[in-house]
Amino acid sequence: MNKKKVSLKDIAEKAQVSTALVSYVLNGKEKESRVGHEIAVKIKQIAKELNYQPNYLAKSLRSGKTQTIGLIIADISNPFFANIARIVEDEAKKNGYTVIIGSSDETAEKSWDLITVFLNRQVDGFIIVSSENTEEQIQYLLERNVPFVLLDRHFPEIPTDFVSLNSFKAAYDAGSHLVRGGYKNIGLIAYKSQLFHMQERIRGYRFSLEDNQIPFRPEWLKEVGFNTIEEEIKVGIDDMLASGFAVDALIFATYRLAITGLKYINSLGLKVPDDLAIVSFGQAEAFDLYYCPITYVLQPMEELGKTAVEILIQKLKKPDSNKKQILMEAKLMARNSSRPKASVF
Amino acid sequence: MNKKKVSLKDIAEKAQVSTALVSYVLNGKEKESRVGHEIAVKIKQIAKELNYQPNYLAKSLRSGKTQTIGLIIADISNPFFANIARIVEDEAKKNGYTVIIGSSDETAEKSWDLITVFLNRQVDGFIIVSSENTEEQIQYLLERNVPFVLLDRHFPEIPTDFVSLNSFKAAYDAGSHLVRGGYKNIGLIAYKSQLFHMQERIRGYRFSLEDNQIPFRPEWLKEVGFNTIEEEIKVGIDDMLASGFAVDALIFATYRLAITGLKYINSLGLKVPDDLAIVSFGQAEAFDLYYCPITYVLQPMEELGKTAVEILIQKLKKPDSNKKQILMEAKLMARNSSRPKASVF
DNA sequence: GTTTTTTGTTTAATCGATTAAACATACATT
DNA sequence: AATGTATGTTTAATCGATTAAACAAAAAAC
Repeated sequence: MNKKKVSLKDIAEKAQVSTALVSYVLNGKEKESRVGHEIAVKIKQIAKELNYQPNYLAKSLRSGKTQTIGLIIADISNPFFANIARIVEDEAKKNGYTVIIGSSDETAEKSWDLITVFLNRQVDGFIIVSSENTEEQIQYLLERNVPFVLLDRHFPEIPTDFVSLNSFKAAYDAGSHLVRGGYKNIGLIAYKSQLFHMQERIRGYRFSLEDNQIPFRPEWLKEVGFNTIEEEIKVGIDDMLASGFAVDALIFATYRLAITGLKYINSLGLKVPDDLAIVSFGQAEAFDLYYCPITYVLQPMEELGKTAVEILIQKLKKPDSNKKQILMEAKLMARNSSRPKASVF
Repeated sequence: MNKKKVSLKDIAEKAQVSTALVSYVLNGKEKESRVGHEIAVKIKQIAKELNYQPNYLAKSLRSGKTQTIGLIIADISNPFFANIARIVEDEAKKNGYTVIIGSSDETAEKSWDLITVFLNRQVDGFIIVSSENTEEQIQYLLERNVPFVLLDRHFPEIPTDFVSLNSFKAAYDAGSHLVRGGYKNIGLIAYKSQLFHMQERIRGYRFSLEDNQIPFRPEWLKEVGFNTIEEEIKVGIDDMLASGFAVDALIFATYRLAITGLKYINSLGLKVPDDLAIVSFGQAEAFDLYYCPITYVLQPMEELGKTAVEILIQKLKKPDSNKKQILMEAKLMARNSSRPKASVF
C-alpha cells in the first residue's frame, strides 16, 4: 500500500491551517467551532481533491469506539447461521457498524478465543449464539460491562439481554400437529446438550404427548452428540424403528439433524410420510426440494437478527437501560411430510 | 465497558519501570533489548496478574498493520459463499488474521462501498469474489498497491493474483458426460453476466456439443438476470421444453440456479432423470437429499479458499513477488440425475 | 586510574485523529 | 479610551502502543 494515504495533516498543510480546523470542518462542526466560511470551503475542496479518507484506527483509538460488532455463531457454513449473519450484517451496516464474524463450532474454547480476540480488537459489543458451558464467558462479559445480546439461545438463570425463539411452544406445536394428524408414536431427535433452547424443545415435545394422553416411551427420544451425529442418528433411527412401539413420525430439533436424518431415511428406502412423517426445525431449500416437502418450524430469522442488532445498538447508546428479553414465536409450516394419516379419514 | 482496560502504562507503574521495558518484555524482545532478568520476570507476572490484553488499535495505528483481511463475496447467506467464508476464516485465524466479511449482492456499488469501508478500517488486504463491472475497482486497488487476491472469478485482461476454477473444462466435462449418457438435446441455464467464469461455462458447454457433432440450438441456452431468476427460469425451462428440439438434459451453471430450477421442475411433475437429466455446478445438501441425487461439479472449495489466503498472506509479507494465477480443476460427481439413458443399453 | 565496553533503563517521537483551552483579532458597548 | 464580546485559529494533550536514541551505571580493558 504505497501511494501513502492522505491524512488530516496533509490537508492542513495544503490549506495552510492547523489540523484542528480540518478536523472541525470535516466533522461538520464548522458552526460550533465557528470556522471561517471561506476556509471551510477551501478545506472541503482540498479534502475532496486529495480523496481524503479518515483513518478509523486513529479515530477509534481516540474515541474508544470502533463501530464494530463481534458476531459469534456456531458455524458460518451452516445455512441457519449464514442467514442470521447476513441479516445482522445488513442491519449493522445500516447503522454504521461493521461486523466481525467468528465460528465457535459449538465449543467453549473457540468461543473464549473469539471473545478474547474480538475484545482485543475493541469491538463495541457482541451478538452471541452461545455454546454449551459458556456461562462463565457470559458472566465475564457482564462483569466487565461489555455490551452484548444473546441470540437464538439464552441462559434462563443469567440476567442478560436476549432474543430467542419460544422453543417450548414450537416443539409443543410440532408434536400436537402430528398427534392431530393421527400419528401416535412420535419420536424426537435432538442434540445432547444442556442448552436451554434444546431442553425446551425436548420439554415441549414431551408435553405435547402428555397433553394428548400418549405415554412417552424413552426409545422415542434420541439425543446425539454434536460431533457424532451421523452415526448416532443412524443407530437412533434404527432403534426407534425396531422398538415394540416403532415410531410413525419423527421430529428433528434442528436443520442439521434433519438433513442428516433424511439422508439415512432415504437410504433405508422409507417413504415420507407414509412410512414415517417428518417435522423439522429450521427452514432450508433442501426441505422445499425434497420429493415430499418437509413440514418445518419457521423461525422469524429476519426479526430475530434485526432485533438483536437493534437491542445491541440501543445498549451501546444507553448502556444502563433495562435488559430486554424477547421470546419470539415460531410458525409451523405444514407441508406434505406430515399430512394427516389416511386412516384418519 | 467500565472496569477500565489495563494498559502498558498500568503495568509500568505497578512495576516501577517505563512503558518501554514493559513493551520489550511482552513482545519477547528481552534479549535484543537486554532487559534485566528479574525485572522481566516481574513484568510478566504483573501482566498476567492484571490479565493484560494489548490494544490492537494502538498496535495497528503504530505498525500500519491490522492483521485483518477483508473478504468480499456475493452473499454470505448463499451456501457456496458461506462455505468459502468458513474456510477463509479458519485459514486466516491460523495465521493470526481476522476476517471481515461483506456481501456485495453481485452489485458494483455495494462492492465499492465495501472496499471503501474496509480500506478506511485499514484492512491489510482483500480476498474478493468479483461482481460484474468491477474492473475499475480492481484497477484502483492495483494502482493504490493494495494487496488482494481474486477468488472464484477473475478478469483475464487484468493482471492480478487469482485462484479460480477452470470453468471451461468443468462445463465441457458436464456436457460431454451427458452426451456420453445418450442425451442429445442438452440445455444450459446460466446467469446473464459478462463475468469470465460464466462466459467460460457457456463456452465449455457449447464446445462439448460441438465436439460431439451436436448442432447447438439457441433455445437451449438461457441466460437469466440475477434479480429475476425465478421468473426467467420458469419461462426458460418452458421454452426449452416446448421447442421442436425439447431438451432431455439440463445443466445449471450455479447452485442457486439449480435449486430454483429444480423447484420448478418438481412443480411441473417432471421426473429426473427420465424426463429430464440434470447436472449442476456447486455442491449442496439439497443435491444429496433430492429423490434422485443430483450430479454435480465438485469444486475444490477447501483448496480454493486456503490457497487464496496463502497467496494473500505471502503477498503481505513480500509485496512484490510475482503474480500467482491459479486455475483449479473441478471433478464431476456422477449421480443418478444424469445416469445413461436406458435406450443406450 | 582512565578509557572503553557492556548492560540496563528512560526519554521522547510517532502513528492519525479529536478537542479543551489558550490565544489573537475585530467589533461592539459604554 | 477602556472594557467586553464575538469571531477565528492554533496549541498541545490525549488515546495505547512501539522503538530509536539518549543516558547512566557497572564491568572490562589498557
